[in-house]
Amino acid sequence: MNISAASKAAGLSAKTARYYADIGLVPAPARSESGYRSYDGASVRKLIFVRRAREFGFSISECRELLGLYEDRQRSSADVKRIATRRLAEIALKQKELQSLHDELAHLVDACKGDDRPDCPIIDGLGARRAG
Amino acid sequence: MNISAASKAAGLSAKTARYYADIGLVPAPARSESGYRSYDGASVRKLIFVRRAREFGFSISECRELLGLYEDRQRSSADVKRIATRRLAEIALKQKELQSLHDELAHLVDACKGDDRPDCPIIDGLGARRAG
DNA sequence: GCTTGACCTTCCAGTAACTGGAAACACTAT
DNA sequence: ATAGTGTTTCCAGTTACTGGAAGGTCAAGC
Repeated sequence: MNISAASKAAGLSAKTARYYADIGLVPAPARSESGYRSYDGASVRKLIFVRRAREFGFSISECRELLGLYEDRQRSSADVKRIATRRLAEIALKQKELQSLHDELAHLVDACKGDDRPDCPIIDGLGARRAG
Repeated sequence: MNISAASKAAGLSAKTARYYADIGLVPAPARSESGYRSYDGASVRKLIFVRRAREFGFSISECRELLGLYEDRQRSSADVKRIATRRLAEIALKQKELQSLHDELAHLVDACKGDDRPDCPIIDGLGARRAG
C-alpha cells in the first residue's frame, strides 16, 4: 500500500502521514526497492488512531502518549482514563469560555442597528474596557 | 509613556505591543530622542481595542478591518455588524463541534473502568472508525 | 563620577501542526 | 517513446506571538 492509499484509508493527507512519520509520532514505514513508503494494516490502524485522537483535540504529544498506551499490552485503563479526563476538563473549560464570548458578542450585535450610520455599540464595546 | 506603561495599561505584553506595530496593525508610535517608543492616549486606546477584539477571537486580519472601521468617521454600523455576525456564527459552530466532542469523549470516559487492567473503551473508541 | 539595575532597542529563533511548492525520480498505459 | 500521475526530499510559509541574546539608556545611590 503506497502512501496515497494508506493515508486515504486513514482519512489523512499524504503530507500529514509523511509528517507523522517524520516527527516520529508513528514508526517510519517500510520502503519499496525504489524508495516508496509501504504501509500495512497495522500502520494504517495507527494512522486512524492518531487521526481520531487529533479530531478529539489531543495534542501531538498526547497522541504520542496515547499511541504508546494503544500499543502497550500491559497498560492500565486508568492511565488512559487520566489523559482523557484531563482533555474532557479542557473541553468543558473551552465551552464555558466560548459561551460567555458568545453571549457578550451576541449582546453587542443585538444592540447594533446595522444601518448606514456610524454609531455602533460593537465598536464601542470593543474599545471600552481597560486591562482585566 | 514608554512601552511598558502603555502595554500594561492596554493589558498586553511589551513584546506584543511591539509586534502589533511591526506588522502594521497599529501605527508605529513616535520615538524619543534616544529611540524609545512613546505612546499617547490614542495609541493606548487602539491597543486596548485590539486586545479586546483578539479576546473575542477576531483574527489579526479581522482586527485590521475593525480598527479601520474604529477610526473611520464615515463607517456604517452595518459593516461592523457584518463582521461581528460572521464571527458569532463561527463561535456557534465551534460550540456545536465542542459539544459533540465532549459528549462522545464523556461517553468513552464513562465506559472506562479506570483500573489497572488493560481493557479500555477509550482506546478502542479512538482506534475504531475509518475515515469520515 | 561610577556602578547597579531596570528598562529599552534590534534581531534571530522557536512554537504547533501542518500545508504548499519546486525539482527530480518512478510507475503505468498507450 | 511519451504522457500523466504518484512519489521522493527539502525548504518555506502559515498564525500570533514568545524567548533570548547583545547592547544602548536612564535614574538612583554612594
